[in-house]
Amino acid sequence: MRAPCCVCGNYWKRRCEMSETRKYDFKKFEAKWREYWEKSGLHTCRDDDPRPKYYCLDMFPYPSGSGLHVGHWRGYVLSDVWCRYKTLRGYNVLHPMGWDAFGLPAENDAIKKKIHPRINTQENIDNIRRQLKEIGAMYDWSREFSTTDPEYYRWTQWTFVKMFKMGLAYKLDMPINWCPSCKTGLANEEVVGGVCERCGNEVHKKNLNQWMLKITEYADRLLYDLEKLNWPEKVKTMQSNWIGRSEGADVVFTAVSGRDGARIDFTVYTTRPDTLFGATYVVFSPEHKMVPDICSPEQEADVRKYIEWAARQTDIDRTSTTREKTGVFTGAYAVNPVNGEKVPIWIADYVLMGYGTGAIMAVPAHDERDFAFASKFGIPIVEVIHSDDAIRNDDGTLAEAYTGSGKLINSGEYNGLDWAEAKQKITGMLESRKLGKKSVNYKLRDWIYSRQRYWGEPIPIVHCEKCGRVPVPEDQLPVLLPEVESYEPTGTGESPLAAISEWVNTECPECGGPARRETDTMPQWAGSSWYFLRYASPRYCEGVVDPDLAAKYLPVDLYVGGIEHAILHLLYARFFTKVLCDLDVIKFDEPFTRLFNQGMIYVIDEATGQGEKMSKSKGNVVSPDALVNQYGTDTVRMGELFAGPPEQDAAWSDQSIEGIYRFLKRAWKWVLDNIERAGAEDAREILQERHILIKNCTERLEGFKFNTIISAFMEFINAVTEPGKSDAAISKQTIGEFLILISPMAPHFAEELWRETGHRNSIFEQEWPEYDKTLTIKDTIEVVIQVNGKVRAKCSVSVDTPKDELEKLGLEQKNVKKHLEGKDIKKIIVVPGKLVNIVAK
RNA sequence: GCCGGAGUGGCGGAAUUGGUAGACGCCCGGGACUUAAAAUCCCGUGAGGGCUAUCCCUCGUACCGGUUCGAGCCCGGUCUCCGGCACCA
Repeated sequence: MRAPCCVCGNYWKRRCEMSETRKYDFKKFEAKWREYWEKSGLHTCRDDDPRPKYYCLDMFPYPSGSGLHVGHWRGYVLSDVWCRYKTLRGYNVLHPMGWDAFGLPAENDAIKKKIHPRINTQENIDNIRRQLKEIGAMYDWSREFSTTDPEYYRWTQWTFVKMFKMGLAYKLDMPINWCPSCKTGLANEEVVGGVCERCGNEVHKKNLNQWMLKITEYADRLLYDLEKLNWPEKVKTMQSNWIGRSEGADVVFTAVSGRDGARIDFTVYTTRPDTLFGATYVVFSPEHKMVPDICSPEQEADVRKYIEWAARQTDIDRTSTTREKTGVFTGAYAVNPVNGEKVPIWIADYVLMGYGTGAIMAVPAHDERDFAFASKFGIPIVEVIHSDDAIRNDDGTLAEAYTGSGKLINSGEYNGLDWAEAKQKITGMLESRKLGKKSVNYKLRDWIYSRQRYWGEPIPIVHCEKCGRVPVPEDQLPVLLPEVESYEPTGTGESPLAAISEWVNTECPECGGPARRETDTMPQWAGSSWYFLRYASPRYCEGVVDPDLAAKYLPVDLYVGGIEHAILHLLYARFFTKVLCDLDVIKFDEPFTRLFNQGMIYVIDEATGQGEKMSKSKGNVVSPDALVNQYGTDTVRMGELFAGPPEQDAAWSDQSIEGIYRFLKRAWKWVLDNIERAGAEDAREILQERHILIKNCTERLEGFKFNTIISAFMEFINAVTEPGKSDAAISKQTIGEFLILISPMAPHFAEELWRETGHRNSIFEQEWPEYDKTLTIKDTIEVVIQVNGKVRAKCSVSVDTPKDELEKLGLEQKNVKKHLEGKDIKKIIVVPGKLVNIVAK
């Protein structure tokens, strides 16, 4: 049987130059080196290491049942390349991994499989850990933990107790977002377009007694501290919009009750105090507490009907901007404080109870929503800001609301003022007359922290009839999540924990009397809001984090993860960090100095040609397992990097992987072909290629241009194997440095060849090579000769050819002369080392 | 509607930030090796054109215009796609 050599492709009868043992057989060494790195402690970050630290963190996964696909690999490969590079640059790199294992996804998966969440979660963790190890990433597994570990959630609970004591955690009856499918309340951030972020079902309002965290108290700090972060602008903008700070004024109006004529003051919030004279009606939110008190007997039935109807609306209906406005008149009037005018009070669901004061002054001339409402219900529209830019009907009335700048009209003593000035003046006047004041509002709401589910951290509070809400003493934490028979959600608004009477009934820590435990659990985001701190001292028993080690490792230097956490997780983590900073647990108030969002990997649907997200239900998931088996980890790693700019989405391509695999085989052969003959010196052109490679590789790594790094290596191998250069003298240093440079991307490949070429210790204990800039410049370069900006000739010249010589050379070119015929030379522009442009007319 | 981002060959994408557009890879075509295929290696590959075809010309970075000796890159306008927010007063 004749068979071709796998490496060189020649038949054995032709005396293959490479033996069977020298082919690129990744299966022989990839697993071996992974085991070696782990066992020799190469990935373990030691606290006594004197090198400067570098903390690189991946957003830790929640252990889903479906495991990792090639899309998940992307971020992990990227961060690992960076960590290995930083290691070679002389840093003590902290690169930990753990599990975000509490919460809805883990629990829903467990319920579906009918396996207890604790057991199911553990199985999923084991599977994902195995998959993660296949990536060959240098995780320090000695620091691994799960948010479900009692020793971990002890401190999640401790933080809650501290927040309770600071007044940041409070309980409130309020209508909240309720997911009927997940059978739990949700935070505002978890409702996307009116549906549950997790399961996609429509969310309803439900009145529940909820634990809340006062994140709004930190709104300004969360907003202004964004400035100091090296984060993608997009994420900063998203957070800033979510916080939604606006400046305006609170204005006190007086309501005249339609029932008994009683005068009751109320406050509206407006960002446009300059339009106060244009307020032609007032709107209360249907949930506003004053509505029953002011409603006239004639309108009472209509009002009640409307309130009931509004309560039944889902968030989707209610927040739809395209829906026609609805509302009813209350029969009451309000007195405008600036001109004493009486305007009708309506209720309408376009005014939200949760923002501002739940009541507005409506200025239809200068607000689109008010304009639509007033037009529908025939309410007068009074223009108070004049501008020629306003869009008008033929009769001069406004055709739509005018929201731009202008001068005041119909505004008494303020007529003629510019709107910006009027804002100041009118606010000042209101303040001096105690009818209003400057005011700031946020779209950000307090964080609904209660979940009516089993699989979460129990909220460490005890309800005592005598003492009220009492936090569990810090030395009695953690409050362990009890074992239960039935962990399915009840749907009643109470968590399954409420059914366990021996757990619920306890003693009051203060008076010792009978008391009941809080049965709500914390949301999924609780554990992930501070886990990055824990990695600095994962086994620390005295607190959240050992202060010395916190000072050593924190904050996180680079945080890598998907854009999907732009608001939720990143905002919560920043909030927790600021609270813990205020508690003096840590000395910094921003957790992640630099953030990198890797793009998604999608697949092209063969039928439609469209890119689609990988998902189990579509059956289009590309599993790395088969690819690793066929091509090896290093090929898949480089394939992930080569797919495109790391911050952009990219289509997965098996064919592209083939190209990488070919490259690694060529590079493998090049190293083995040359190592025997390699000496102490390089030929000039080889030395040049080496320095160009170091320069390109270093610059592109620093710039996170991972896709073009792979190109740099391909160009290098193409150059050194081209006919003229393949026999040129080459040094052992060039081969060694090539391996060091490629090691962050292809660690197994590099380590194997490093040892194969006679080195004793690991390649990851080496130093990153430096380049000499002068050696990256080639001796002869091609200079372009242009006539009027068009390329007419190319000349190969020495790199230091002076200007005038280049000019002369350019004019001598045959093709240049042809194009200059009959023309006068006006100007000649010479860019040394680049081009000559002859301007002629 | 508002706020971002992006439009470059058959495809993924390069381009030192104003200086040779299409690096590198994929696909495809041709060749070498082979009885043959696979693998491997070599050559070609933006479109169109030219009678002195290893040479040369025209067009070409979504579209229209501008600045400049020179524009994928800067400026003004238009279109398309993608993401986020969306009755927040």
